[in-house]
Amino acid sequence: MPELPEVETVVQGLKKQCLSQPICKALIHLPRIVNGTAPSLKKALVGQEIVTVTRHGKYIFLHISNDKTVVVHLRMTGQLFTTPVDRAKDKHTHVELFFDNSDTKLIYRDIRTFGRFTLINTSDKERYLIDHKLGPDALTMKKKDLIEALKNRKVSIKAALLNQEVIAGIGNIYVDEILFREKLNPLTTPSSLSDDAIGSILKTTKAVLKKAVLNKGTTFSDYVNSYGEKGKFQLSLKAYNRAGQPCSNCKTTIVKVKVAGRGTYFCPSCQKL
DNA sequence: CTGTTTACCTGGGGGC
DNA sequence: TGCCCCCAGGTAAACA
Repeated sequence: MPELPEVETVVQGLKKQCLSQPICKALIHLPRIVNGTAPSLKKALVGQEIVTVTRHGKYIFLHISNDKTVVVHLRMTGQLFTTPVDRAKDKHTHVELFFDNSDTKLIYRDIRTFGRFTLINTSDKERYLIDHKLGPDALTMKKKDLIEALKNRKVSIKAALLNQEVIAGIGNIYVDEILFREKLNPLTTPSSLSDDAIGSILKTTKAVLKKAVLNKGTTFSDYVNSYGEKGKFQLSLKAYNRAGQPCSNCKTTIVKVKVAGRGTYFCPSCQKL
């Protein structure tokens, strides 16, 4: 589900909803979504509060008031949102956080249960980024760093942009949107691109991701923000999930193929190899 | 070392 | 209605 714009939308919402509220109870209904042990995570949370929430790529960092940080990754179908405290949980709700004096609780829902919670020491955050091979965040990456990261890559441009070590935050929806707007075939070899072409890719990447953030992300089935609301950027997609529909530039039919093991949508006329 | 495939899960949709 | 197969916003482990 969630790529950078969806994760950023969740983070912005959580900062408005959940900061500086003492956590009085934590329920972890599905312990296997926790890296480490559920009891140690629960112990770290209860009696503390969320001091701030940050993001790098698709990773969410809940900084807790005891110098601990809970790293949350939503993977495909994870949802982090608030709901009334008295609303009964359904079978896909795996974590519930209750706050003092609040009529809402923060819950984690995940149909496919790929998402993970990890407890780290806040001082180990940089180490965590390195260990998980996360490159610069897509919204702040510098042109020269993308040029360097793409140098000597033998994979397709699509695979390279999906590689979180190259650039963090792009996923399967937005990579297709970026390549469509750049008129680049997904199979293009990165080494064939000029420095200016790479600069253009980065500029388009930031523009697409920022516009998606303003639209509160893209919802196809499961994604909701921290208020439980769907995104709207699916209305602005030009390539992803548009197989059989006319290209917005040339009216050629958008096709779907498989690149880098992922469903890939592109215009065979505008995005020639 | 780099690149590719598979495994992890549940559910929705299409074909029959 | 039901069964079977394929597909899905991601990543890490296993494999070549």
